[in-house]
Amino acid sequence: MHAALAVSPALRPFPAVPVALEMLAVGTTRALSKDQGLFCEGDRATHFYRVVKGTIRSFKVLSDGRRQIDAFYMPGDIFGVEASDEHRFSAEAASDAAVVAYRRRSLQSLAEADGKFAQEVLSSMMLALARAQDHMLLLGRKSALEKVAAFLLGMAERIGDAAVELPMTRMDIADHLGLTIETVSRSLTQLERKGMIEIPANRRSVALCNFSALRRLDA
Amino acid sequence: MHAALAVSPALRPFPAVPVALEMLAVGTTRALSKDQGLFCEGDRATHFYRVVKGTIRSFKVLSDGRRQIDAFYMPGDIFGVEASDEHRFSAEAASDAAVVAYRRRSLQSLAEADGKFAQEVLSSMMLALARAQDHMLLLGRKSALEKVAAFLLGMAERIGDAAVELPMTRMDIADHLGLTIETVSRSLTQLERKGMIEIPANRRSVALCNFSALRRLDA
DNA sequence: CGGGCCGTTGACTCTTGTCAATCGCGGTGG
DNA sequence: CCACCGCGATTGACAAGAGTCAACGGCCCG
Repeated sequence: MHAALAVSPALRPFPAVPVALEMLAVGTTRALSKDQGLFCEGDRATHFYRVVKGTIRSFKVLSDGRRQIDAFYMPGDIFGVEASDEHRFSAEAASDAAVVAYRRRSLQSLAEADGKFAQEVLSSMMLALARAQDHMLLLGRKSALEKVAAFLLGMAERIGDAAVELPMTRMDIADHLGLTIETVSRSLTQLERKGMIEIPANRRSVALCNFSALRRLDA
Repeated sequence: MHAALAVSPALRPFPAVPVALEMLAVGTTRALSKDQGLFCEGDRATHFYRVVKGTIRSFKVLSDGRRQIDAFYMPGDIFGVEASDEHRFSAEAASDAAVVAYRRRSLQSLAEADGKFAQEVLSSMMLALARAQDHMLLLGRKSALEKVAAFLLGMAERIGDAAVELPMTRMDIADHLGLTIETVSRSLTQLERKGMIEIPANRRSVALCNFSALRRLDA
């Protein structure tokens, strides 16, 4: 599904930093072009990652090809931390992207290493869990329109702007929300007709016009 | 929604244990009758918990009452660990149950405390995340029949027996799988007609007869 | 023995999925 | 610079899976 990871020897720009911290905080940067795979479900988890640029999608697929995108990771987000030595989902670039790869630590050593970075890794796990719980509510109990409204609000919040550049395709959005591309498209059209959003001609960005109405839909 | 937590002074049976470990490992036991609440979404997270007996459901509700049960916790499981000082979901006893309550530690102190118990808490978070990711695939991409089959297989695996005593109602199952009670019931009937399961007269237990057929459905 | 609650079943509705056609942006090559 | 082309997105018509509403069944408990 993707080329084997060829990690070049890490540069060590801070030789004075204590070893434990250095091992954690220094990683190698890797550029990814759109749709390029980073790792697959079942791969040995030799590294975990932080997004530097672009968007990463993490997902699982059923034997017949149905796909569920767990999350989109954006600059600053940490992902790919595993308890076992195998990745439990696949990760690909949803757009041109760049990540920093950190050598995997055992949970044991992560817990023992103090320092800001270890804290950050733990926090990122808690954040992933919190988002997963919110997303289960969305997947299990919200209508198509509510799902799309919630997705747009979430993206706007993460980007910090009412004008959202969507870094992923309709197919990605559909597989994240548990819908089909047709239903995503129809829901967007419906929101636009109601005046809650505006979609420019290129169809790649969305401007949120009426936050309170969207929030009301988000239930 | 539930009475305030009245935690009695903890018994200290191991006065020789170092303080850091003792603080983590000693808790107070609390009995819960069926449907009794333990904490609500938004409550201050003063404690986290380990199930001793019975089953706990953790869930979120939308403003109009739609409910999504994230997970069922069973004996040995740890739940209610939060990054912030607020619980992000509610927890109630799905059956008569008992839990041990541990005083909340900050992520910081959890990371710094070494020892088996801190490891266990971290592992439980990773397990919750892994289960949440699997469950998102189920909620987003599986049919009703596949959902019920997966649920039964999961319960059988956790219990370690093909004869599963279901500690929760059809309503709980429905709210866990993103279905209605009617659809859960119809799916169970369908599985029974196909000879994959047997349901005794009391309707509270399920015997799995054909694991490979159920696994095939699980996709 | 009676009643309530949980679960099951049936008839019908409706949201969402499926299949198919068309649109139109954006890149390519003349 | 302009025409062509490919792919992602949109739209429409129809099908199907799951939800809704309602009635009934049968444990279980008083």
